[in-house]
Amino acid sequence: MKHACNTSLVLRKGAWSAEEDTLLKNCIEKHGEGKWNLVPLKAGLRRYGKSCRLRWLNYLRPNIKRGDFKEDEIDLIRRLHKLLGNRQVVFKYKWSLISGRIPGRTANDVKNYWNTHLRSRVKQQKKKHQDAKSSEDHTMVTIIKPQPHTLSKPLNWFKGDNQVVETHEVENLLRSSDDDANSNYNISPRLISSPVVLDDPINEFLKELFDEGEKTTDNEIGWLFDDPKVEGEALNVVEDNENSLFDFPTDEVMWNLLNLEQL
DNA sequence: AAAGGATTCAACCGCCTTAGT
DNA sequence: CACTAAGGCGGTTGAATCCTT
Repeated sequence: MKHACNTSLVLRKGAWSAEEDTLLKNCIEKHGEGKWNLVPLKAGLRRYGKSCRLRWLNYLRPNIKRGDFKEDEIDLIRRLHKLLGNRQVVFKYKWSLISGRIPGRTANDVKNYWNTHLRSRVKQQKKKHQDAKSSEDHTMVTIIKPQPHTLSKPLNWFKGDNQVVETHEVENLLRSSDDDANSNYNISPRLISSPVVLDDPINEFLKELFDEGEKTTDNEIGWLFDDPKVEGEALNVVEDNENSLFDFPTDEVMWNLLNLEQL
C-alpha cells in the first residue's frame, strides 16, 4: 500500500501558484540550476523535479521575453523552420536550435507559436505556391546554414534505418581538404564545396546540404553563396577538448544568409 | 447576456541520450 | 558491458480565454 492517504506526499500538478514560483525562484537563485530531482526538497515544493525544471526554463528564468512575437522573430522562425523542419530526424533539436537564435524566447514558446500561428499559414502558402508552380518543371529553393548553436554534447546523427552516426564521424565527413586529401567532402575551414556522393543516407543529406547553387526540387536543401558577403563563411567544426562542437555562423552572417534566402 | 465553438499556451507525457556506477 | 537515474527534447493535452452567433 502506498501513501495515497497521506496528502503531504501527493505531488501537485497543473498550473503553478505565485507562491510556488517564489519558492522555486529563491531556490534556484540560492543553489543554482541543476540537480532537478533535489529542487523540490530544497525549495519545499510538492512538485516533480522535471516540473520544476520546465517552470524555470520556460517561465521564471531571467530575461524571458513575454508577449507577441515581433515581425523579425516570426520571419526568423519561418525561415529556420523551413531549413530544419523537413529534416526532423537529423535536426532532432529543431526547436532548441531555433529558439537559440531568438533572445528571450524559449523552445516551448517557439514551438507553440509555430503550431498555433505559423503552421497552417505556411501550409496554405505552400499549397498556393505549388498550385502556381504546377505547370513548371521545378521550383528553386536556396537555403541557409543552421544557426550558431554550440552543442554541449555530441549528438547522434541519423545514418539510416535505426542507425546513427556519431558526431566525430560527421566531423570526419566535414574535415578540411587541407587536413585530409581523401576526405569525403572537400571543405576548407571557410568554404564549402561540392561533396562526393557516397552510398549512405547521411551522405546523401550532406550532399544536398552542401551542394553548390540551387536545388531543383521542392523541399530540398542546397547552398547559395552568390553573395560575396556570405561566400567564404562555412560550417566550422571545432574541438572543445572533450566534446565535439559545431560552431555555426555568427549572428551577422546568419542574417546575411537569411536575407538572401528567397522564401 | 449567454452559450458554445475556436484558439492559445502552460504544463505534462513519453521517449531518448548521457553519465555514473 | 549492463543497469539505472537524471536531463533534455518534441509532441500532445486541456484549462483558460477569446470570439462569434
